[in-house]
Amino acid sequence: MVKPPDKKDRLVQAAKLLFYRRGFAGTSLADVAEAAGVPAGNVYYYFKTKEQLAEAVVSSYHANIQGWNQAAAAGDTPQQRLKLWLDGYYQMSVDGDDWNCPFGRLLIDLRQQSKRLGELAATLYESMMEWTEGQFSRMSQPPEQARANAQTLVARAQGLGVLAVVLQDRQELRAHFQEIADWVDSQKGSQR
Amino acid sequence: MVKPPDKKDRLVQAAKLLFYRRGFAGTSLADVAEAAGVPAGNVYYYFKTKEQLAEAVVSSYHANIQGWNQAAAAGDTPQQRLKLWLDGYYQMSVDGDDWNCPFGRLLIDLRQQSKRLGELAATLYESMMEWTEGQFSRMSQPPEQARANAQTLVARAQGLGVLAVVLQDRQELRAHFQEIADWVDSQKGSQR
DNA sequence: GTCTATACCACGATAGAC
DNA sequence: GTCTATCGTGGTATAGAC
Repeated sequence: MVKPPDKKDRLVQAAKLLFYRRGFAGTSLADVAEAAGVPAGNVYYYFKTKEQLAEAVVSSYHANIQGWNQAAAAGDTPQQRLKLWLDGYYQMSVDGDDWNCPFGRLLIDLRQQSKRLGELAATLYESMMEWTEGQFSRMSQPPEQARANAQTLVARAQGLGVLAVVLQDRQELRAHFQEIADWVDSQKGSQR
Repeated sequence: MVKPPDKKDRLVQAAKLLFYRRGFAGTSLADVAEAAGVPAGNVYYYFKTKEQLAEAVVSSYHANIQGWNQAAAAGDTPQQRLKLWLDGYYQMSVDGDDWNCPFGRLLIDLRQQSKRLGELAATLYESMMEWTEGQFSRMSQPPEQARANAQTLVARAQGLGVLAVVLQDRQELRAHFQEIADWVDSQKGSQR
């Protein structure tokens, strides 16, 4: 535990990419092992089941979201921070050459696998909404309004993530994210 | 062809439900056959491959969308029609007891299966956007604006479809759809 | 046209040598 | 700790009897 052999981490990163591309059911452990440069049967030394590997992938995404929130926290006002957050979401949506929808895919895939795993994937959305809700609260919005706006923001960003797959056009997508940014700017509230 | 034995149709409907619930990769043809009340090996008489079954499922969804558009066409104004369309989307999002995201899941699943199948699934979104764009055009919006608004509308509805899975709360979801309806009402344009 | 039996392969998971 | 060999299951798809 003091010094992870980093093979475990390589497996998680490989699984993350393959689950993203081919889905949970569509990814074999042999594929994951090969992509990670680890012998096939060896996966089971680090993860007792495929589900445990999926849990590690969700944890890894949680770390991404946390780092992403921290980066957006650099903004001077809640509006600025939310727009930085949106930039991060846009970047993720157009990242790589294969367009896809990481959180949505994981949520829908893992939900079907087991109740427990599905709820775990849902916490990714909850984590995003918690942080964005905090920003709306800092605009002196009452709790219910801040919560509703956080849901709206995350849902709109998520919707664009799927639209990105259909359009596969960075320019059009950028304009749609700008539309959300304008909505954020239109939100009333005192500074910081 | 004159009189389909309806077994083929039963297979399509069963596949539609199972692909929705368990995804394409997570659904076996044996499961589909059983759900349709058809002997396992018999699937191949009607569909040469699993991919061809998926094509039939997409076609079936196209028929749904078309019927859905026609129902929404009963509205007197473009705004009314778009709000009826949104009602249809809401109904689909809360239909059944298992929350899920039919179009998104199908798109992401089939995209990974083959380029051809992925493009076919994308036509479902194009079909929705074509009809909604027509409504915005009838509000005397210029083509680019109508197109952008149609994309916004479909993306926001899609985002709520995913939010529905996370929240699993009809009331909150209804409020979010109302928010989009208000946006539709705020759209400028002459009547019909 | 309909159904049974089965070929063939890939998957998740395990046992045990090193 | 690491890797190989393999088990058992369940998948797609086919052959061929009725």
